[in-house]
Amino acid sequence: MKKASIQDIADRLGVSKALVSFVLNGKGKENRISDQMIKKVFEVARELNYKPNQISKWFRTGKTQTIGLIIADISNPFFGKLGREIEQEAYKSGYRIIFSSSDENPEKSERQLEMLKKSMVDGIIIAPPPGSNVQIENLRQEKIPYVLIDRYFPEIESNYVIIDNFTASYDATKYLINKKYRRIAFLTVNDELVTMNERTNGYLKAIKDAGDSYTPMVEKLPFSHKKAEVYDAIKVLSSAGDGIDAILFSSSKIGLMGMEVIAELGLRVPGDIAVVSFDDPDFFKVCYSPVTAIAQPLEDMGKKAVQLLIKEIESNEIQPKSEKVALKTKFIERKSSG
Amino acid sequence: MKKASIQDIADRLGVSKALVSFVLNGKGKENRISDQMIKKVFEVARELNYKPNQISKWFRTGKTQTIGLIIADISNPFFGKLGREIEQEAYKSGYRIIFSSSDENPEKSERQLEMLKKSMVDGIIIAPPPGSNVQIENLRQEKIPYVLIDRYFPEIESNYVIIDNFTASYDATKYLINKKYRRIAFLTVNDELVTMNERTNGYLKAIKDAGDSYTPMVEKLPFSHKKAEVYDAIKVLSSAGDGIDAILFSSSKIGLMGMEVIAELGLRVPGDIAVVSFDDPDFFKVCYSPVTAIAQPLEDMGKKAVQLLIKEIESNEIQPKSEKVALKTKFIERKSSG
DNA sequence: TATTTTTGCTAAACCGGTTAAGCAAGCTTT
DNA sequence: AAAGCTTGCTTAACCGGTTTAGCAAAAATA
Repeated sequence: MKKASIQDIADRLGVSKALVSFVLNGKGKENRISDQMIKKVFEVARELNYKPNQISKWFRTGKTQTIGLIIADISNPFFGKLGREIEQEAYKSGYRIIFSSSDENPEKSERQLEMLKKSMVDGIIIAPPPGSNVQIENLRQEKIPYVLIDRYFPEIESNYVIIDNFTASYDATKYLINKKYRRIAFLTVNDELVTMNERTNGYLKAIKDAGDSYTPMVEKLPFSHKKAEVYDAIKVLSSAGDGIDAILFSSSKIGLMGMEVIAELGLRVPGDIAVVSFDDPDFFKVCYSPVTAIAQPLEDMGKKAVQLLIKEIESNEIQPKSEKVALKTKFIERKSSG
Repeated sequence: MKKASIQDIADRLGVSKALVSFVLNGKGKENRISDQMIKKVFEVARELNYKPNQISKWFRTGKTQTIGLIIADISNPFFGKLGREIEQEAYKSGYRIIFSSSDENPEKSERQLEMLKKSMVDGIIIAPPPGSNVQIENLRQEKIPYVLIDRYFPEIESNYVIIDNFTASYDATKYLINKKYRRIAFLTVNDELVTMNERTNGYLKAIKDAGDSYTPMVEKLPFSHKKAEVYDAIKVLSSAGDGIDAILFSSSKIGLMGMEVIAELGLRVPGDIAVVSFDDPDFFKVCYSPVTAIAQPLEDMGKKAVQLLIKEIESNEIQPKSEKVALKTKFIERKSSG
């Protein structure tokens, strides 16, 4: 027994399928269908267990009520939480989420964007990996609704939702300075994303503002995210000159590896090295030394991104708006910087 | 300028759209289209920047090359990693993933199943929450291809991919016994899922096999996953009778909360309490006492689930098969059970 | 030369809805 | 009594592809 279509209902009642369509879309009244007929249509629809075929609806309207999401890696707690918020907010407005992980690789994100375009998503939320500028510029020119999240490209007019990275980084460094740490290092990844640059700049500014007795010490890791690289970086920092007494990690992924490495080196936290890290995954609380964190407002970020996107999808304006949202972070002091 | 359709190409060349469709689907030869014409069609297609409208293709074929995924929570590292593997494996076969999080709530999963059915996904991978038996039975009767993951219902013939929970739990308990721990507690959630029952049974059997000097101590938490409940449970266990010297946690979520609570109670691990936990999230390695873990083969689970599902989607058999896959876990010894 | 086969292409149905336009019958107005 | 309005419905185009059946002309065969 196949699925019932509108035609089946129409045949059963000896009416046209237009009538059935009107009734089932609640437009019976405005199309002057009689009350008895409306009742009968609903009866037969239930009887035949009628379920509308969404695809044909999409086909007609060109809309799929689906949003594509590209993030670095859904199994990374930062993106997992963000994805969760995005899913929830989208669901409220009747949108579904197709997700894919780019691993910060522009070739992957390009393939995934192609895939999403073919999938006829109504819009895209993307944390653009370094080197994906052209892809985003294309999105803009193709007038596909999109919102950037966590990063943006200053040269491309876009909707985006980020945090105020400069201030967050500046304040965290300032905090360590006030705590009387003197040799404060900053461990980050070597990429051309504004997000990370801003964090570096915030750190550098705070060190500079603190006076001549402070030396900026920045280590940029390759983007590969290997633990061995973190190991080497920390080794280099610890042994050079007067060594270090505090580290600011620019992401939870680096922070996690950093905490592992520090433990392996037999150093105590905060005794030998104080630690502050961007992001606040659950495990920072149960780390051997609970990690002081710069927590991002993931709920707000996710919600805002979805709201911006849906606004753009559902607006009929020719010129896409570009709203820029920068949210505040929350500083959570724990033992690691004690 | 709108998007070019097959008709536009046909018009430009003064041929029928059937011809264009044949050529673009690589069926030119078998439909005896001349070589020059094939060449011309491709030329014009490029010229007009033709992109096929997927929706109409779906509409015709009734397939969307999309898989629906329902797990408890994508921001939980266990499901995040699993989701990642599923995404990757599906992508290889040209399938997309729509995901949603049920929070172990059967009402939510029911709504999400409805949503996915309406979304015309070709099949569904689901970690069914407790109480969702009827929903799964419906899936079966509606002949929608699906694969259960992480749990299953013995009474419903289904494809599923799980781990050998009984053995994993038995072996872990045995390990603690061999390590000379005497008062070994098992902390789990109160639900009717086989997965958790098997873990309990494995624990109980090991305790029983160990002889009369061992007492089974099982605490079942409500499913709400509140930290306060974990706190109470551990308090109760520690203060009753001779107290406890080891805990086996039945999931990483409980394990994480357990480690927090133990720290808050000022107990040392493994000095006061040894700990072993199911699952192996990244942070177990950097916990204040790195946690001995029962790691699940998430990569194999994800891959297998996708393979089973796609096999079922793409087979034309009337009677769906039900393949049952139980994978082995990997025991990773760390300091917490030293 | 008459018939069959091959070649190269077209026509049109089809998937399942949505929606603008229109029509006949009955009722109201002038 | 003619004209207009209302009611309750139908017709058919449309979205953009896929696919079956078939046709005319050219080539091959009897």
